[in-house]
Amino acid sequence: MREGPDIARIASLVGDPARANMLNALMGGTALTASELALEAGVSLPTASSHLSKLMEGGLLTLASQGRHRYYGLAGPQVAGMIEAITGVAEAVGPKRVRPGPRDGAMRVARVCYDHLAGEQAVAMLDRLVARDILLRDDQEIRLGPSAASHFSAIGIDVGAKPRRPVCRACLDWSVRRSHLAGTLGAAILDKILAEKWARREKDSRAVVFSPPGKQAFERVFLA
Amino acid sequence: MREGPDIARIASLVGDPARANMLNALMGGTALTASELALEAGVSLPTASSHLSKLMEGGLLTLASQGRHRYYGLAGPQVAGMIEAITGVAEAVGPKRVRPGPRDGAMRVARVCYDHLAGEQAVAMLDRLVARDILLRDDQEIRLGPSAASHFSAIGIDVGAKPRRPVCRACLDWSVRRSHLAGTLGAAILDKILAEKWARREKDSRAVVFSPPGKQAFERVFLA
DNA sequence: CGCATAGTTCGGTCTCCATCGAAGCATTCT
DNA sequence: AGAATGCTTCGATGGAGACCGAACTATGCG
Repeated sequence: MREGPDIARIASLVGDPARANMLNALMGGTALTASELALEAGVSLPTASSHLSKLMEGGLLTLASQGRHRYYGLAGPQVAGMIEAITGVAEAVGPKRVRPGPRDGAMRVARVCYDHLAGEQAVAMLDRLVARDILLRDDQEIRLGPSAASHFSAIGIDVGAKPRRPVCRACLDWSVRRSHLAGTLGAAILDKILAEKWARREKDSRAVVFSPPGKQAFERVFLA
Repeated sequence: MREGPDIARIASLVGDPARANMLNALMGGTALTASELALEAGVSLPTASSHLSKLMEGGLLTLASQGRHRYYGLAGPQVAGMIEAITGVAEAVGPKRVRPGPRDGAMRVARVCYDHLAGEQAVAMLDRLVARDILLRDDQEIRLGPSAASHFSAIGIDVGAKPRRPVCRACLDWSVRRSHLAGTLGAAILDKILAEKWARREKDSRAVVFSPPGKQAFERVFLA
């Protein structure tokens, strides 16, 4: 019988299938309304609402009210990281699907992780940016290198304005088991990729699929 | 309604207080018997046994039978990492204890994480070993540097024999939010620390407390 | 062989909580 | 103001599972 942080409380919040589906959906990064989440989880609206208030009370979600809409989102990167960790274990011990579906492979290559890009592409990108000294890495902490400002502004990303939230952060990838780039810069890069239509988001999935020319453009800019 | 790895199943295993206590106890690294775990969790033996078989079925534990004793242990570093991640969130969102107890501080300084050392001391150690090029770090992957063999054999740790399991691994520390050293080398160093009596394990806790001379010795060897 | 210890299985009880329909509140549109 | 939409609260129901005592199995000891 020990005290310490109440891990059972947090885990049991994730431990209900309906709530797990909601959290999974929110891993897509965009905040969703209660009705969307109800649909996602396959439960009625009242049930979803009850789950959402529990998740709120547990501190796993944030709420942004806009008019008559109420948008729920993940509370932060730490929560996203925890879900990735659980996903990793579930993946490892779970029933090995004999033939991984095509979407499964797409998820490994590139997917949305909270608000930034994850998967093989994202890991390769961070490696390359560090190798070129555009970013300076010190364990979990990532700082901007001297050439970062000019490099990113050339492609329309402003790293000058320093928001409170760290610009860069390392985030552990559950499929590759190596870090990729999170933080506002990671988010900005994902925005860029989608805005330029280099890639599109798979419907109802976290997968991100690059078009052939989009992939070339991405590699030219980030993997050169 | 999505498919994917069944994260609710895994999370709900951790989500029961009795099972969470058991897992927490096993984070100490040593395998324990069913009766010890029952005591730890504060439940009767039959109840504990039922929980243990669920955890086994879920793939979170391994079992080693020795005579009439059956030792349960964590299934691997990935499971340990997941529990650390959940602990981190619970710590962050949980009710902030007004005055953190003394043991709480000790846990931050040094504690056992599965089979190796974690906490400020451990993070500092890895930083220093990398700075001295004794270990070479590449994201989550850590390799031995040229001087590693001689450095470690001088203090009685053999890094020559290459077991299947990686010698070194980075492991994210929930209190410091930076990596520390895991893998067989991390485990060997913890063994060394305890064998030399530089530190002792706090009873019924993961905390590791250094004696004043022990701390000096540790710093001389690893933080020089 | 009997006895003791370690552990699992069984059967039954009880509590918790996920679920939904119906009703209530709030915001926006007309 | 009135209607419509988005969401929460209430109340009732049902099912899952955590729990324990007792019986059962297995290993070790004298």
